[in-house]
Amino acid sequence: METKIKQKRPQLDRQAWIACAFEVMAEEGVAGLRVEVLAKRLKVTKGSFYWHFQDRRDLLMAVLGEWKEGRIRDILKQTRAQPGNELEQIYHVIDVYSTSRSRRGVVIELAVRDWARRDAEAAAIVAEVDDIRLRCTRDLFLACGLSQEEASSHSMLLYAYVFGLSLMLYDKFHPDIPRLKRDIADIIARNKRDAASPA
Amino acid sequence: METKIKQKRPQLDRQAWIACAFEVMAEEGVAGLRVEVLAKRLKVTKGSFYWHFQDRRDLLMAVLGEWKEGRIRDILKQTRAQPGNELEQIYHVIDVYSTSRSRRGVVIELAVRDWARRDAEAAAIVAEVDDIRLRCTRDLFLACGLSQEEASSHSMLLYAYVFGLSLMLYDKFHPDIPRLKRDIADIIARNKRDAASPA
DNA sequence: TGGTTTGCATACGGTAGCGTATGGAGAATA
DNA sequence: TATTCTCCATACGCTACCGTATGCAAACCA
Repeated sequence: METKIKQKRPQLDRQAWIACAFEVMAEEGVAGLRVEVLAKRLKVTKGSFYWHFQDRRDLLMAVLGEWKEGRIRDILKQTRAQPGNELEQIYHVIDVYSTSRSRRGVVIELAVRDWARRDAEAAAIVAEVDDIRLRCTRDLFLACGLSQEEASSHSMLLYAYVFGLSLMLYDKFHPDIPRLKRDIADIIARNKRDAASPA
Repeated sequence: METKIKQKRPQLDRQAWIACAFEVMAEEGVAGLRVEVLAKRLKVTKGSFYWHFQDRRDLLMAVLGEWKEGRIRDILKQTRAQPGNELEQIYHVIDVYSTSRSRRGVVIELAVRDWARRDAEAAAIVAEVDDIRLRCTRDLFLACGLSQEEASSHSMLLYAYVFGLSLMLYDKFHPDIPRLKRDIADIIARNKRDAASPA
């Protein structure tokens, strides 16, 4: 019988390290993603790290791959609309990606894009994700009756807006931010209509 | 008579270090802003650096101050319009800040904002700059006849768009990017009008 | 012309981080 | 029970930084 408490910590796998890496990246960016920092968080030494990963870059690439898959899954989910509900879905997408909701996801997004600015492989992944996202919402706009050109520009505007918003510090600018965001969503989403719903 | 070429390099001052810091920041971000890296670029040792600056943070704060002043000067310049020319000026602002033109400025902007995400002083400066910028273009929209609320939302959309654009990698998405950008500028700038100029 | 100041060089101690080498305990296997 | 395999600890060398302490030459000053 073992009265001695054997804190048998579950052994780590790559997945645990990757999950921890996302945490650190959200807080410190890719630059803060250090092997020994992760090890300390996971309460092991880097001996463990170099067992599961070839080197630091190996981890980074794994993080990148995971990010890509998650983002693609997410955009497909967020833009899947019942026929006829496309406009509603557009508003939903704008709302979901408009920062405040999942601060964590936004911060990781920014970290990855910052990374992509100086790393070719990261840039390739981001380009791929952007392309898919842009097509997804473009298709929604198309279903709403916009032309190819209109749908493309509205789609691009949508994404540039939500990402740009996450870069800005606008607290002082306007007393009623939710209202502001609704108005902007109307500008992006509406198809040449006048402001329809005053309610 | 001195036949010997005395490469009497001009002595450095804070300004030279700050200028170099902007260069490095554009390439590597704030994280890459290391004292000894700057020294190597300026072909001196860090002995010089610590003569002109208290420490690394002293330089960072100087960079921040310079950035703020430059950005404020720039936005005031770009949004100064002849009465009646406000709409034209709005298109001008969108065009100027739409990335491709001054890649360098955009990259520095992103670096500063990335920095602001983890540094309170940087965040305060960015918030200040954002506030001024938002007011500047809001005033242009107001002069175009929009209501307070409309002008605010259009102004916010304008900035979020241009910053967001600089985060995206959209090369594959559309065959005619200039056209795309023009269309988006129309969406942001136009005051409820139909697409006016088909030419 | 000697003294002072300016602007930088050199040298040092210290930390953080990468990657390697090797050892070792515990589980799995035979 | 002996062996092997897994997973991690420990210890090491190396580089890149930060900041400090002095040294030192040229410019300035008296």
